[in-house]
Amino acid sequence: MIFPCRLYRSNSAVRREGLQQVVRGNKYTVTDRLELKKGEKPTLKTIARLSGLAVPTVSRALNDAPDIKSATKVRVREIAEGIGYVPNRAGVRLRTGRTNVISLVLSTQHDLTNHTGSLISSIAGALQGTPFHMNVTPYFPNEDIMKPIRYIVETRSADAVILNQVAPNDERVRYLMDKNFPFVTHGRSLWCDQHPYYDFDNEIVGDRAMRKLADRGRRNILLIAPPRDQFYAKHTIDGCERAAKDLGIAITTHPTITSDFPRIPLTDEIADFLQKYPEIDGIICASTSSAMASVASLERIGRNLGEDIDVFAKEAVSILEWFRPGILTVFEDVTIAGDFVARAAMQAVKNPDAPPMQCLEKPVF
Amino acid sequence: MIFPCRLYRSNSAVRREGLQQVVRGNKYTVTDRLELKKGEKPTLKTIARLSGLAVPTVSRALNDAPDIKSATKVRVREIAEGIGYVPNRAGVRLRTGRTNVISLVLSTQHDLTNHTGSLISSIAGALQGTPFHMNVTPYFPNEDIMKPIRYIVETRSADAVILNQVAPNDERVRYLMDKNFPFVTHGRSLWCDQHPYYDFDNEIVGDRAMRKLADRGRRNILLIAPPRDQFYAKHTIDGCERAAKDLGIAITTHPTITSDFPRIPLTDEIADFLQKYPEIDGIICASTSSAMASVASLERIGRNLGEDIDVFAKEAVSILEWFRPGILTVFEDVTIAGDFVARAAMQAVKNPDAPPMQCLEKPVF
DNA sequence: AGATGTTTCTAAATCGATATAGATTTTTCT
DNA sequence: AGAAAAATCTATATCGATTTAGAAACATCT
Repeated sequence: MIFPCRLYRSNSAVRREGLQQVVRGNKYTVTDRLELKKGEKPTLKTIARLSGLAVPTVSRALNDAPDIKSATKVRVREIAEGIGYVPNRAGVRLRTGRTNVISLVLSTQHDLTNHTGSLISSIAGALQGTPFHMNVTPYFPNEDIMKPIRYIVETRSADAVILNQVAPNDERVRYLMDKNFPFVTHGRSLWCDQHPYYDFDNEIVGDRAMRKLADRGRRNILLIAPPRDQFYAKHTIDGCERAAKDLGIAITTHPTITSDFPRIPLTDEIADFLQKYPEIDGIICASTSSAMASVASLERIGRNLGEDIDVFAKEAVSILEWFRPGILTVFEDVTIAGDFVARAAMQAVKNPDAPPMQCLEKPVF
Repeated sequence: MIFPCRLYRSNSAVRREGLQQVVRGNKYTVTDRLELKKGEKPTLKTIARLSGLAVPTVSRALNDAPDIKSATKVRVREIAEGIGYVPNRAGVRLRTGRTNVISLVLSTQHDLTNHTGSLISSIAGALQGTPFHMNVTPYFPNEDIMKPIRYIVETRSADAVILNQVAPNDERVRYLMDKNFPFVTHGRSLWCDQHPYYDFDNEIVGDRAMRKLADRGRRNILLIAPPRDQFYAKHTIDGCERAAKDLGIAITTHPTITSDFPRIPLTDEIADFLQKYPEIDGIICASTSSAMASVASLERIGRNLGEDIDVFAKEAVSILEWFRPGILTVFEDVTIAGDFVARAAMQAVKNPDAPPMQCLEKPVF
């Protein structure tokens, strides 16, 4: 049946007869309604055809809009369920600007242990069953730290970002707050009271490390601290120094190397330091690899772990107890962090006015 | 100026006068052309306005279509460059179905060392400067291995997937080949001659491990093999057994444990095995953690590494040399794998008819 | 019955890109 | 010069969703 333009019948009228109307040029063709769909993926249009409703009605029904009869909502949802409808992400994104993507912006430090992997897995786990996907945007040591952030914000390629290795006065944090773009940090910034974050309380780590060493009679401690540009370096150092004052023992932060250095310089420098200052009887390490290097260097110069010197380390993967018996450790569970930052990111997207989710995790000894 | 429908002037005519025409209802409004853009993000429309060309012309110019004058292409590209145009991914995706996303489907094995992190970084590195983004879709031990794959294919949420931990008769590979969906495997399948893959030649690893141990006078070797469902387990075992026959020495694959087991059962079982079969004088380990467990177990039962027994291991992160001196190792550089699979995935997307990129990497001793 | 108000739905426009078909312009040929 | 062919560009429809404004259906009141 072909009707010229004038004979156009309202869609609702046509549909009531169980038919379907198609516009082609200025002609309206009324065809039989297809009760079943072919082997192609269902869209709102499919549901509209099957239900006899208009596409926007279907959309609003699925989004639980207040102006749709609840009987209609039920019917639409049943059809959607029945044919396995999944919203097209490109369509939603184009129209609304929402990407349903959370982007994890990571430095590509070639770390020894798999805590990056754990972080990624746990974030993905938290995102399971939600409409959110996870995108990983690594940045490389030689490139501008702002580049990936600016890219994401300017192209709106994610709804929120998750950052790690946060500096106190972090340029990325400033930028994101300024742009009012949702984000979560793994680690605190100077303005962390105003944004979502998860952090492990490294001040307590430092404090308790000192006390453990003091309990074992150690009086002159060397700290292999995290890189100074990251805020948790300050937290760790503060914790150690406060405890040192409290306990009346000595603490020295190694002046040149940090816990993220590669194996060779770490081992060499620590060995040198121990030989120059033989009174050192305890080492606190902010990472697994610096702990291994510490042990290697004291073995090199003939000191005895657990006897004339102790090593304390924070680790995110339990490996040091395999390495040598007697290393003192505290475990930082990165999967908790991943789960938290993922949920905080979703919260920041869905509910931007709610107070930001924040967690300062107490280490368990 | 407002013109009724009849007085509509062709866009080219209007533009030639340096004006711009807007359709509103059935009225056409001709306004002054904006020479400069405001503070919002540029689209093809912006370039069209600034250049006086039609939107499709701009699109085709940027895509280097053959029917656009090269002078026009230059002009359009200059404007695009000048205003910092970046194509809207949702627009492209909706229209073309191309997502410019490559999805890495990973198992969330809680691995000790950071080779997953290295893989992710190196893939990201290879994707830098291309239009492709990387998406990570982990799957969990308790869930259907096909679920993420089916999701990606059915919703077309990526242009290609990268798989690891490939089984000989891998269901995912079968499905993807059947659907003709671009993919790359890290590891071989039974049909790997027909699809892109990267694999480390574990047959050679097994062979050379045996020879190294034989060189050191070892005659009874225990193999802690990878999990049997993965193809590289067979390659490793084959390599060892072939060399064993060749060299006239004995090889036993541990019957119950595999190289991915957790620390405790690994250590216990290996210690038991060594006590039951004291003639064992060499162990080949397919992973870092099984090598550590092997060392721990022989220390527990009083055997001496490097003296009455040797341990050979494959590792993706150099850590065993820190662990104990004397462990024999071969290094598998995961970053090469990541770079290769990323390029192979892009190739599979952009040039589906070209022969698949394949690499069987020879280990370096 | 007619006016008024509510509830529920629909039409049309839109987001940004591209494919298709068709319209100009320019070049070539007779 | 005029016709035919080639080169270059434009108009329109489209992908799948949502927003807006307005229409239809139904209920309530006088």
